[in-house]
Amino acid sequence: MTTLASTAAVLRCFSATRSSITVTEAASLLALPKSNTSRLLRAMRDAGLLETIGESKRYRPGALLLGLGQSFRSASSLVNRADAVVARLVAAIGHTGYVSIRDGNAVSGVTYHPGSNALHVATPVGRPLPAHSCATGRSMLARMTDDQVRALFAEPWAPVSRTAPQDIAELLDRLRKVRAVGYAESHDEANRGVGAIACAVGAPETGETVSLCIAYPIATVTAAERKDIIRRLLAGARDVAALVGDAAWASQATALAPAA
Amino acid sequence: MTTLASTAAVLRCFSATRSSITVTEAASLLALPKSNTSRLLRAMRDAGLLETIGESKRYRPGALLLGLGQSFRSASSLVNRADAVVARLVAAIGHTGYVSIRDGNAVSGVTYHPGSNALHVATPVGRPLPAHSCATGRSMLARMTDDQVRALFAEPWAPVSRTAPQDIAELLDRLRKVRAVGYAESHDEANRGVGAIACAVGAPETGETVSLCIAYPIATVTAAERKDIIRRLLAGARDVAALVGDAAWASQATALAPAA
DNA sequence: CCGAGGTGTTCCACTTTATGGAACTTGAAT
DNA sequence: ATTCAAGTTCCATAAAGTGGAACACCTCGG
Repeated sequence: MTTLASTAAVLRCFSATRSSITVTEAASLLALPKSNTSRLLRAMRDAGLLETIGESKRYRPGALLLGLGQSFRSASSLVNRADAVVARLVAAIGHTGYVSIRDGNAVSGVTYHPGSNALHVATPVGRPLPAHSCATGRSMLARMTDDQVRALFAEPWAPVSRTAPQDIAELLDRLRKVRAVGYAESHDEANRGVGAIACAVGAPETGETVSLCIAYPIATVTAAERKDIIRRLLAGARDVAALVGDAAWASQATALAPAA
Repeated sequence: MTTLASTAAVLRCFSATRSSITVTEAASLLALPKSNTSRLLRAMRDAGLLETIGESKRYRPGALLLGLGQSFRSASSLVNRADAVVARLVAAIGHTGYVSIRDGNAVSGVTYHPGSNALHVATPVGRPLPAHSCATGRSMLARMTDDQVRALFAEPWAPVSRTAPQDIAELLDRLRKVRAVGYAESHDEANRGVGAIACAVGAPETGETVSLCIAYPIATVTAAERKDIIRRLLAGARDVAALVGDAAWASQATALAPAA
C-alpha cells in the first residue's frame, strides 16, 4: 500500500454519515496498523489535506480539499452553468436539486441546492451512488455506448431495490428509454422514498459530463408536478447544452420538445 | 519532499483560473523534475485523486475530491469558520476580534475574542450597533445594492460622531469605497476611541452573511500595524470565502496555506 | 488512590518506494 | 524528413514508509 493509495483510502472513509475520523477508526477501516495510521493522518494534516477538530483526536477534511470543489466549480463553465440552471429550477419548483459527475461506475454530487419545501430531500449524494441505480447515473450512462456500459458493469450487482435495474440487460433497456425521452428517472432506488429526474450535458471542449437533477419525496409529488419538473429540467438542460456546444442536445432539440 | 507534500502541492496548483494541469506545468510550479512529476500525477490518477481529461495529457481533480468538498462545505457553519479565522487573527495581532451578523439596520456580535494587549477593546457581545456607523455594518451593507441600502435607511439618522456618515449619500459613497478595497473601516464612530477593520463573507447556499472584524484602540495603533491588520484580515476573509463558496471573493487568488 | 481498558504516539531495524539525471519515445509543427 | 518540446522509462542511490512492541495518556469504576 503506497502512501498515495492510503491517502485516497482515508479520504474515501468520509461520507455523509462520517464527517470526522479517529486513528483507531481509520486503522480499522483501512486494515492498517495503528502506528502507520497515526503517522498517516498526522502527515495528511501537516500537508493540509486534513485538519484536527479540537486539540487533537478527530480529523476531518481540511480547507485545501473543501476549497478545491469550489474553485473547480468556478473554473468549469459547464458546472457553473449547470449549477446556475439548477439553482433557478430549485427556486421555481421548491424541490432539492444538484449537479453530479460520474467517476467510473459511481456518481457523486458537486453542487447542491436544498429545496424550499417543508419536506425536501435533505442529504445530497455525499457518498457516491452506484451509477446504475440513480437518475443522475443513468442520465450520464445513456450518453455512452452499450459496449462501454457493459465494460463498466462487467460484474453483476445486488439490486438496491425492486424498482432499480436488476441486471445489465434491464439497465441497457432503461438507457435506451433515456435516450429516447432525453431524461432519466429514478423512483425509490438507491435513495429510498426519493424520486429524481436527471438530464446529462457534456462539454465537447473539456470532455466533462455533468448531470442536472431534481430530487423529491415520492409521496408529495403529483403526476402534473412531475411533468412540470421534466419540462423545466429539459428546457434548462437544453440551455446549458446550447451554451457549451453539446451536439447531443442540439440535434434532438426539436424532437425532445414536449407537446405541452 | 514527501509524496504527501507533493500531492498537496499539486492540489494547490488548482485554482479558479487553473482547472487542469499538465506534467510540465506541474513540474514548473512545484520545481520538481519532470520524471517525478510524471509519475506523481499518474499515481494520483490511479489513486482516484485526479482524472485525465482526454486520453492522457491534462489532469484535473477527480470526483473523490470534488464530492468531498461539496458534502463538507455545509458541514461546518459559516459562523464557525469565520470565528476560527478571527481567533487565529486575534492570537497573531493581539487586538480584539469578533464575528457579527446584521439584523435589519443594526449589527450585533455573535462571537468575541478579547485581545491579548493590555489595552484592548471590550465591546459586549449582543449589543446592537447602527449598521451605517460601524465597520462590520458597512462591510455587510456593501454587499447589497444601493437601492436596498436606501430602503433600509429610509429615515434620516442622527450622526453618531463627526467621522461617521452624516446621511445616506455619504454612506453610499463610503460603501462604494468598501467595494473597491474589499474591507470596511471605522474610526471613532459608534464606539468612541475605537478603530475597526471588517470584511464580510456570505454563504451562497444558505444566504447567510457574516462580518469578520478586528477592533483596536486608535491611540495605540501605528499606520504600519493598521496595514498589517488589513492584510491579514483580507487573507482570512478570502480563506473563509473559499471554504463556503462565496463568489464575491473568488476572483482574487486564494492562498490556502497548510497549518504552519 | 490505584489499576483496567481504551486510544494514540514513539522507537527502531527492516523493506519498499521515491528520487533525479540521462536516455528514450511521442506528437505536432515546420 | 527534421526539429523541438512534452512526456515517459531506466536505474543506482537515497529516502520514505512499515509494523511489532513498548510507552504515554486518558477515563472509569473499584
